[in-house]
Amino acid sequence: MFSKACEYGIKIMIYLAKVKDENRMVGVKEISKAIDSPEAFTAKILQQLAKQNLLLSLRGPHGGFQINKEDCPIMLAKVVYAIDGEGLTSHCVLGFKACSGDHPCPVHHKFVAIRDHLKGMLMTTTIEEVAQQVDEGTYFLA
Amino acid sequence: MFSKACEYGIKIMIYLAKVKDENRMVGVKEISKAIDSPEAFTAKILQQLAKQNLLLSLRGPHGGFQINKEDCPIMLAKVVYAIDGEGLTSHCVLGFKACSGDHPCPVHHKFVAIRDHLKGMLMTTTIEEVAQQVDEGTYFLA
DNA sequence: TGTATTTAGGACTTTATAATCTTTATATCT
DNA sequence: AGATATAAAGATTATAAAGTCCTAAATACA
Repeated sequence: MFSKACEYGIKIMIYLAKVKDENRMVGVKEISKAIDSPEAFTAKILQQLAKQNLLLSLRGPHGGFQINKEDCPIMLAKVVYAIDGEGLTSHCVLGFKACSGDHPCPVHHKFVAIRDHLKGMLMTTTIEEVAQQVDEGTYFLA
Repeated sequence: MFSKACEYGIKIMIYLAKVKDENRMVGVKEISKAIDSPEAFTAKILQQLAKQNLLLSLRGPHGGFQINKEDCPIMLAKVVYAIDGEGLTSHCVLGFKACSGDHPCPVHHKFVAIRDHLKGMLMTTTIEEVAQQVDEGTYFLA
């Protein structure tokens, strides 16, 4: 469903939301340990998220990343789109460029409902909400 | 959502269901033209579908492929699983092997409903039903 | 029985994704 | 200013997916 990069991206955001109140910059090492991901690859994804303003970054000692609070609450959709693009919720599942409600591929109408369901969930679920549940201990992140 | 191979696989099955009543073996060339797919790659996917008994195949002159009628009706799920496996409807979206209802990842419960929705649709939609609509002209296949 | 036709299967190539490594820029602290 | 810590950026490598090509096997038909 999601690319590996996107899976890590979601975990990154959840972890950073979880420690948001500590008001500090969080380093790549800490993040990749917390979510059990390859460090260098994680750094790349962090760059992407920072470039798209989902995260703030700072170099040098005590540098690192943190959630961009001006953007909060951050919807799950924003994270997914930042890394995988909007293809999953907008492109034809059979890959037709010309597929639409007016000019549908054979499975178009079968998938519209599912896509809308998915899209709706991604656009109404916040990273903060999910992170809070991790904090409460009922959900795990690694 | 689906691999390219799976996209072609679904199209293949729909096309073969569409011409099922003609009771003939259909060649790779005809199929790849009908669904606008690369011929050699299409041949590979046809092999896979035949090996899994969704299709019958015959070599030599007048050879080709046809829907295995003993297996009808064929659910969409069967085609998807034959090519992409059951990962999409069974694996954790964040890639956790240990994720389950009892031991959930942070987005587990958010995705269960969508996965069940998708799974339900795949398991109740038949290739024949979809193919018939193409026959009626309201849906396109290439 | 020989030849043409067509799928089967394996080797190969290309492209995209996943992941790493190296160098550079920037910030902090002494 | 100098040393150190850290992210940014680009180059590189590894692995998987997508796609091609070639040879072998099977079938039909003359």
